[in-house]
Order: sequence, then C-alpha cells, then structure tokens
Amino acid sequence: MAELYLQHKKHYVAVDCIIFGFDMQELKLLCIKRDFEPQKGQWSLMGGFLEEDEDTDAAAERVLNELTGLQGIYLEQLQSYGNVSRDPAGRVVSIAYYALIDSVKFDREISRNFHARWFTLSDLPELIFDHEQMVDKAIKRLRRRCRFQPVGFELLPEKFTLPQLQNLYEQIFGTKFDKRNFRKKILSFDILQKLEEKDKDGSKRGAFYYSFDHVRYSELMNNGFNFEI
Amino acid sequence: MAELYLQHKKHYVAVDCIIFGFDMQELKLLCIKRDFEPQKGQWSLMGGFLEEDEDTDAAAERVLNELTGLQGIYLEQLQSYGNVSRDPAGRVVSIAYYALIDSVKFDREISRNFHARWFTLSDLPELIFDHEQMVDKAIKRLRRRCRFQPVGFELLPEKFTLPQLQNLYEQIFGTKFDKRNFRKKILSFDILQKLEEKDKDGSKRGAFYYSFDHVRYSELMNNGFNFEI
DNA sequence: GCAAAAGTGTTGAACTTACACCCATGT
DNA sequence: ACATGGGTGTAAGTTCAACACTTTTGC
Repeated sequence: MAELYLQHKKHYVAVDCIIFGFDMQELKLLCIKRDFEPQKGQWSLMGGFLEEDEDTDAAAERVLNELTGLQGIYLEQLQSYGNVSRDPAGRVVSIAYYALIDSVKFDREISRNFHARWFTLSDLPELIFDHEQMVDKAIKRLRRRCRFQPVGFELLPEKFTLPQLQNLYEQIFGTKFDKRNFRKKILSFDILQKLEEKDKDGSKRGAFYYSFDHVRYSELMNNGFNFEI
Repeated sequence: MAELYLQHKKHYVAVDCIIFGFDMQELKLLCIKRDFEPQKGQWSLMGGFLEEDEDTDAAAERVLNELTGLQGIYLEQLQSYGNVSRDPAGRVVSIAYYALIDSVKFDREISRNFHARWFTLSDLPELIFDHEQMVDKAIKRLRRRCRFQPVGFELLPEKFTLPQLQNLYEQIFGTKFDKRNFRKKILSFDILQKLEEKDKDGSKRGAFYYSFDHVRYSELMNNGFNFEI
C-alpha cells in the first residue's frame, strides 16, 4: 500500500528538547554547544533526527536520554516548527518537546561530551534557528501546566520541603507568593504527605519534608477535583 | 550545505484540519468522506501533504482553503502526531491544526466535491486513523483558548447578539450559563460595541446586535488586561 | 391577550489577599 | 544571645453564584 503516497515529497523531521531543570535554587534550561555543522560553536537545544521506525515521542525520549542518561522523564510535546527556512542547512520540520527534570539527577559525564550547560532563564544565550521561539513557548506552556496540574513536582526530588516547593513555583511564575497563603492553598489540595524527617540544609531549625501523593491525586482527579494554583 | 543531512531518513509530512463551525444553533465539525485510498468511504478530517517549499502553517491554510474556499481564517497548530503505525498506508507524520469559522460562510460547491458534512460534536462519526484523538484534543484546546482569549468571536459573524454569543459559549463548554451573570461578565470587559440595530429573527422582541471591538481589545491587552470567562 | 425570548440587580457564600509575630536551632 | 529561616491565623475585600420579574412584539 505504501506506493499510494509516492507522488508526495518527503522531508527531514527532527525533534528538539527544551529541558527544564531545578536545583533548589533556580529554574534552568539545559543547552548544548554544537560541535557540528551547521552553526558549529553556537548554543542550541538538544535535538536529533527522527528515525524510520520510531514514534516521534520515542525520538524525543531517545534524544533526552542521549544527553542526560535519564529515562521515564516528564516529556510533553510543545508543537512543531515547519517554516521552510528555519534551518539554513536544509528543510527540516522540527517537533519541539519539553522535559522537566530534577537537575541534580543527570549524567554529567554524558552531557559533558555535548558541552552542555545549564542557563538560568533570565540569562539565556543566543540560540540557533528558531530555538529561542521554542523556549519562549515552552516557558508559557510550563506556566499554564503548572497552574492546572501538579507537574511542578516533576522538577523536584521525591522529598522536598514547602519552602523549596514555593521557591520552585516562584521561579516558574517569576513572582513572589505569600508564605502563609501558599501553604494554605497547596496543603488544602491534600495531595502532599508530611514526612517525619526534616531538611536541615536550608536552615537551622529545619523544614519538614513532604512527598507528592500520586495515589491520592489520582483519586481526587477521578472525582472531578480541580487543581489550581 | 544540504548534504549535511543526507545520512538521515526523510518522512512524509501531512497536515490535518479540525474545522469548527457555528451556525447560531450548534457547534459543529466539518468532516469529509474519503473517495480515495486508504480507508476510502470513511469519514476523515480534511488533510493534505506538505509540499517542498511550503511552510507548515501555509500548508494548513492551503488545505483549509481547498475545502472551504476561505482565507484569512483563525488557524492554530494543535500538535503533531507521529506514531509509526498511525496511518496503515505509510509512515506519515501529521501536524494537526484547528480552524474556527462562521459556518454560514463557506463554499458549499467546493465542499460538496469532497462529500463534506457538518457533524455536531455529540454525534461525531467514526473517524479514520488517529483523527478522533485529534478532535478530542482540539475541543479541549478550544475550551482553554476561549476561556482566556476572545477567540469565540471567530466563530461568529461581524454582528451578533448576546444570546447568540452566550449560546456559542454554552456549546463550546457544554454547560449552561446564567443569562444575567454572563452578560455582566462579558460586558464588563468592555470589548463589545452595542449597535443600534436589532436582530429580529431570534425573537419577536428582537435582540441588539453587538460587534467585537478589536481596537479596544488590543489596547486592553497591552495594558496587561486579562480576559477570562 | 398570550407566548416567547430579551433584558435587568441584589444578596449571601466562597474565595483571595494582606498582614506580624513566635519558634527552633546552629553558631 | 542572636541571626536565620520555618511555621502559624484572622479580618477585609473581592469575586462568584443563585435567584424572579418586567418588557417587547408577532401571532
């Protein structure tokens, strides 16, 4: 049956990954310094070409894994970019994905090979092609997602404190929240489990660790519950 | 420089259009009955293959125009669908777009050639490939867009009455709104202009026409105004 | 004159925001 | 003992949701 489409043109298809990471201080973006053409030596998102028998989602996972060594990461398609002249070296339709990782957990060894570096959002380098456009869009999408779904937790380790969580949200939205109001709201969802243990790194007194209760969250969602920050 | 990518595979790329229309009664979706292979005789979204020197957005506009004869229509990319086996006749990555049109204004002649038909959302036919998935996603996206941006107006003619507008929103969200609350809110945005004229079709008394004030809306948006239904 | 849709305000409830002090601990 | 960040409650303001009757006019 494949001959049905023979009259049509084929195109290169790539995936590009916008990789967000959080290190308890700042929200950051992982970029690579290209040591290949075109635009060698410039900063870029990590990308790769779609293979023949590969779902596009799988391609994005592969590309993310090639740079970070990570698997099972939150990855969502942003949208595709298909202007004829977006890549001066050829006509490539690129599908952008964004990933959320705990930026402490990733393979420094591998990423060093790609000359990868974390950049804070307020201090991004110039990126090749339309990659800056992709990043802008990804930030907007991340904000929307975080308002209505608890994906922020993807950027944190299993255990985290409320001040850490608040800081994360502040980074994502670029604003400050009132400590009391933030706690009240986030705890009212009843999707966090308070642990016995305290984190003593952040302060002398120490802050209680919490963990995200996936089971409780699914229950709530099935009952039409509406998460909204 | 084009030889840089020669080692990589190329793929067929298509665009598919989810075309929403409103006829003052119901929100509808325009589908075509395929008289070509594969899946000849089944219902499908209108689609087409990406050409060599064509931006993907332009391809979507072309495909929309081929079916409806319309130009300058609200068209937004949804996302791409790239599972290897989504199309049994070959590996095709499809980029889905959704369009909003006033379903009174379109070329019946052309669309008849495609055996096109409007379906209400509650009574959709079975669609080929992953087109139902695309439609589901498009409906969700439309709802979100309509909540935060006044795109609903794209589905209406220049002049419309408040009861018509309310009905449109009710169709989109699948709920009923309180007449008084709806008016209060929509008028409070100050983006509608009341006209002298009345529509006498919908009722004996007649309802005042309004028009969307694009200038006023841009002004408000530039001042950080937040539209939200 | 009556049926059918258009138009119009108010009140209580829920939610959001603003705000200041004590606590625990390492140094 | 003091500096540092963690933790807690309340009151005012705002927004949202619920609710019923009058108006106009074609038949």
